[in-house]
Amino acid sequence: MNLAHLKAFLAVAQHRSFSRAAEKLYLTQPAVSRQIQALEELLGVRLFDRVGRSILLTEVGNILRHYAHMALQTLEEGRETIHQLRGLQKGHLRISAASTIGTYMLPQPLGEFKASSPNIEISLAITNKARVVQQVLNHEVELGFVGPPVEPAELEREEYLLDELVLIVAPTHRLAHEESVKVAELGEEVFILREQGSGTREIMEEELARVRVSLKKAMELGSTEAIKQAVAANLGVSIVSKFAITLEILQGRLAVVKLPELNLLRQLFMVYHRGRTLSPAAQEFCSLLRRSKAGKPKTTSPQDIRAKPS
Amino acid sequence: MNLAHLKAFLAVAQHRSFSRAAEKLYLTQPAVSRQIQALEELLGVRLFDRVGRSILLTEVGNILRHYAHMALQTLEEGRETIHQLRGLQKGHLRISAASTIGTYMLPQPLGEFKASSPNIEISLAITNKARVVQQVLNHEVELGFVGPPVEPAELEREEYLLDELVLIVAPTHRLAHEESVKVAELGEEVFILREQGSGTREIMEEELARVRVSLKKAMELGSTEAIKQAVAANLGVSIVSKFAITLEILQGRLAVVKLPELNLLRQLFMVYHRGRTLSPAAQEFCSLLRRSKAGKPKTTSPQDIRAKPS
DNA sequence: TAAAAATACTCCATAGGTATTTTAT
DNA sequence: ATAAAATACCTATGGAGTATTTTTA
Repeated sequence: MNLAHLKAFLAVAQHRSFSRAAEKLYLTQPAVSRQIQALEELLGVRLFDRVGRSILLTEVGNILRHYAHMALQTLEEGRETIHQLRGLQKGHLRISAASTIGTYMLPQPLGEFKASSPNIEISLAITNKARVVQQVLNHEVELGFVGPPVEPAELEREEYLLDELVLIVAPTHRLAHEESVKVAELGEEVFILREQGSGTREIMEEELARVRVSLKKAMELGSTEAIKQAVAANLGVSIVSKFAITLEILQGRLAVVKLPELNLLRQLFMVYHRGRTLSPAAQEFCSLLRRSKAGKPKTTSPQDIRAKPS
Repeated sequence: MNLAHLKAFLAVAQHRSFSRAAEKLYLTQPAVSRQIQALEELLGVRLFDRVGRSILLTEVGNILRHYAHMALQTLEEGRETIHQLRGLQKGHLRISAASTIGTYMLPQPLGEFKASSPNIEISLAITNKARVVQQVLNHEVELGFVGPPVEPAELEREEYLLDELVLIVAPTHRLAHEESVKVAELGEEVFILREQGSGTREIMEEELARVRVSLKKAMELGSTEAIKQAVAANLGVSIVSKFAITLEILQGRLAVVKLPELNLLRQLFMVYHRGRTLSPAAQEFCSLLRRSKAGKPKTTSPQDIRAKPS
């Protein structure tokens, strides 16, 4: 049995005429006749009674009509859905990002994406890097956004944004009006850290360790927002992404101080499963990110950037 | 797009392997590869990611899978239903009969039919001949059962039973013990008639008119059952089908008297729309009737029988 | 190196077209 | 006599097979 058989059958049933069915199908009448004959032979039953000039469905024909119509309609819906997916009139963009990226960098491009493709559903999971990687490998999400290092070989990486971590202090802090300070000058400052597993914390610890600064006085908070609050209240200082504090700088609620001795640049990546085809929605979102990246070229020489794969 | 495409697609999706899908489909691996390629080209999207050795559905593939599965399942159900109709495991026998036939003759063969094909639904409409003919012409029913005359040329007739009308009287009636009587002897009997339009009444009137007996004393009742009650109560006499009174004769509640001057034989017919294919259930019921007819051959010479087509 | 998918090439069956016959109104 | 379906015959395309190459684990 064939879709051609069924289409011919339905056309004849609808028009009660082989000739008119043939016209509608852009076929000749003998072609339709043979399709019906073949189908009747295949099923072992008469489907139409050719009583005189009129063509009437038999009992069995009537029943087949119902099923054939359902099946063809289902396929038509399927084609239509695929067409809509391709045209971004439908779909679901599932992405996952590490905390800082998801919280401070993705909302804007996601907003642009939603504006240009309003019928695409968006899910953004904000979690830690390990879980992002896991979700991408599981196909729970199509795209992941993480900082270095990016380990699994199954992941394709693509450079996304260049992030810079900066020291933040309260506006009333003694260092608030310094352009930059030496690490030694930090002295006995209380350092406010993110939780274990945070990419920001890892870099902060590595760099401070490299220049032999130990974090004796430290406290740990579970989110960048909480850290900002604590620093603003002068409970200590911290190192966070500059993307996390644009608003607070404008408002004068926090002050930024450079630490020239430390390498606090990090390349952020978009990752996806190597070899897997992205959905049209995910492809479109990637393109959007690439276009916006093209507008903001790097300003720093590559050797300074933390971007090593592992 | 083709059912072959879809079957190949589903098999690959299920087995995550072109080779194994090919085995299940009794095809070679290149054949399956090309079916999938063709489908991908047709829809303009990737359906599978061939990532290393593993075959994974893409987003779009996943969606197509859903629709393809639904469609093929619908068709499979259709085939199964048709198969069941052919095998009499399913179906609906719709028949319509004139009063006497439907009430006294069909119940037994219908019972036999139900016993041998218990899953076939049965509808028997008991109505007047005009409506039976109309229902057959409208395809509201497939088979009709009527007495002569059978008029419309679109109807195919097939002889069913030979009926005989007999004079019935109460057991206490003065004629109750006569073998046969002359019409003249009926004298001033009250004749109980069926309603206008009844085939039994038509024949009765015609024959009495032929031998110049006028029905001055008459009463009309709407059903044969009512007539039997009235005759048993000696309110009058009537002429009814011998099939209608088998039980009452056995019980001695009614007596039969022959009227040799009258031709009260009538051929009853099964009718169906000429040229139309009967459903498997209707075909089977016809066969059953023919087999039972073969057991009861005619006992009267043909020329005596009322069977003229119009 | 071995297993699986893709590619190349050949062949045949199927389905379509044109021409014609049959059928029914 | 006419219109529609069936039949006959021819052709071409598509899909299947075999053989082979490519790819990846």
